[in-house]
Amino acid sequence: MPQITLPDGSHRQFDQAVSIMDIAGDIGPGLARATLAGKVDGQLVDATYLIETDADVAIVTSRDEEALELLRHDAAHVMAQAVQELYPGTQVTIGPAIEEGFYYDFAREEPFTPEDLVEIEKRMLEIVKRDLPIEREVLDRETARKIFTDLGEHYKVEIIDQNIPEGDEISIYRQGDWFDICRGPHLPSTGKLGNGFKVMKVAGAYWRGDSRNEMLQRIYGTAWPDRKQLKAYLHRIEEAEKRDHRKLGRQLELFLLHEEAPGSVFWHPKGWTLFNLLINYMRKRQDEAGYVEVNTPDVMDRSLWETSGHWENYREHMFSTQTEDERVFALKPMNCPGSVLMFAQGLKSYRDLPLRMAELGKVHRYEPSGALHGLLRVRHFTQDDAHVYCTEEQMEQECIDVIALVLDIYKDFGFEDVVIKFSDRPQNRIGSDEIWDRLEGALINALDSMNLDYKSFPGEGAFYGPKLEFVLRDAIGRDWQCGTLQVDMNLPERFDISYVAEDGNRYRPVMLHRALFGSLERFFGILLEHYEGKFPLWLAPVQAVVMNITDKQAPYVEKVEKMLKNQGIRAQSDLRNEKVGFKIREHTLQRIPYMLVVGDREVEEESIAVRSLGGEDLGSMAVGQFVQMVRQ
RNA sequence: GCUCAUAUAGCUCAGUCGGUAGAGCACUUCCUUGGUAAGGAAGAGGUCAGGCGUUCGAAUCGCCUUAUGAGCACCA
Repeated sequence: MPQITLPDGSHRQFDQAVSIMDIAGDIGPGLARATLAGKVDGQLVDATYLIETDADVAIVTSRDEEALELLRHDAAHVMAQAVQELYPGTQVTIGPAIEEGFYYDFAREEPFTPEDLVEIEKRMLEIVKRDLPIEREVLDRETARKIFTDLGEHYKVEIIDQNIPEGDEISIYRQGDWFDICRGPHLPSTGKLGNGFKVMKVAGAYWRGDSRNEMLQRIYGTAWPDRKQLKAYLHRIEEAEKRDHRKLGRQLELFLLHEEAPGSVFWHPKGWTLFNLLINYMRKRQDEAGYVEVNTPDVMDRSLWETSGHWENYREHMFSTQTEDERVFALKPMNCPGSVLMFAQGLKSYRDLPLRMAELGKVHRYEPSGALHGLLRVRHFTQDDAHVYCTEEQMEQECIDVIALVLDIYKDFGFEDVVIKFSDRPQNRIGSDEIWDRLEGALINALDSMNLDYKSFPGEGAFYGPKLEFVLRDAIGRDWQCGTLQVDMNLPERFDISYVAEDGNRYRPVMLHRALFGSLERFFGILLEHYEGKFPLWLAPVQAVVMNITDKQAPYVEKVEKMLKNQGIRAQSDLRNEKVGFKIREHTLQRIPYMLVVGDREVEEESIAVRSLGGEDLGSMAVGQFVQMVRQ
């Protein structure tokens, strides 16, 4: 005789086992119609789920967060059914709900074409219209194996054999003639999916996410509770694409990407101005934080990379070069070995520690061609790198300082919530487990003492040490690692560096690798999308454009431009034979923060008429007054 | 690197059935001297990514290479 407790604390007594749907019906027929699933003691279940003992129950309707995930999972099933109806012989594999949608991976010889996707979507709508009840069935392992073997669904058989632990029940969900192995839960019927979905694109994906396996065809879709929300989502994507840094980079004449140098950046004057502003900013912050700056060679002998372990562990990503005399050099993929050589020169005392050595080094990595992506993934990039040499006792505090610094710096650019990832020892690594224990502990302790949340990524650390990564998100929701902090006792050992302690003995220092922007190229790209090209005044490559109305004012405009430049303002003049409206439009599209218009009146009054990028008329003012305003 | 797609003027893009290349913007020149998001006219601009093939004939069809895009794998 189950007693049901609802979320508002009220109780309902039933004299026999009841389903979620029964309970909803008991509360009201409207609710019953809206019921999609339920939650029993916090566990998401089907609407038909039978409750036999006392439980806390919540009815899930389309208003609940959880419903969206069910909806998307259903959409994946409906899509798989559509595909198998349209293209017999296609095998199904897995099809989960994901952020903003769903996908399903199929095994089929022939590739799906864009036209196929249209057909699939049509068939899905038809299946929704059929409003097939979605029913759960439990099978024993042998029956399940036989059914899927007979159907020729070899991937499903593999899932039964390898993914479902012996003893677990195997459930299938049936909608009409079609069914799939699935843990569930699902919506009551295909009709509940509605029409707020869209088949988006097809792409390859490896079976089990392993590049050694065969490639399947993954069809992505998006699904929402209704048509309106679908449209809103599609609109959001369109808007995000307008912010694409590759597009803005061309429009705003910031940089050039060229076929002759894949994965490499040509910086136009405006882009390079901004790039250098970022460097200036970083130099100032580092100087205040007690860093010194050095510079190391780009090309170094192979033996150095053998000592560091890169030759063995990182070779496939390295550009190497052979000279006439057959000596092999490598372009540095990282700055650390060069830094260690500098530390190793001369005797270091404990008094020198912590030694924070920064370097704006350009590193070269042969990235897989398919990974290249605008400024966000390139083969040659500038790191705001630093290596902190310290004692083991100092290590944790240094980590804390770095984390505090990086988060503070991101705030200056408006990045308030930053995801921190923690990656520990990878398979391919150097150094003993005992050392790795201490290094991983230091990072975790630093985070804990700062009360910072982080996500763990087991086995994803660098080959020489565990790392923290600071992740920012781009315009269309892709995450990009920017800053990083790695602790390392291995390179110091490989290069046998030491310092002299108070007791006169030599000890090995710990080394921290850290980058705050990470890659300046990537950070640039993310900023470009983040600000949609409307950089804050202090970063804008051109801060003000002075423009004349007729040729008569040209000499005065040039004078104003000169005055502004003398005051350290990045100003340009536009003396072209165009109407002022045309010039305003053009410089607005170029995201110039201030447009300064000069006509006869301004020449007369020795002033400028100031217009902001937002279209606001700030009135006429003297040049000095404008400079004052800009400086605030 | 893998799968699929794409590559035409500086940019954004048309180009039908295989018959020898087009628009808008930008650019140059001229006219216009106009007060806050596009004034007008004329002109120039192309090895249709590169290569090989099919064909009387290829931007168009096929194959290869390169680059780019989406995703996967890899990674700052």
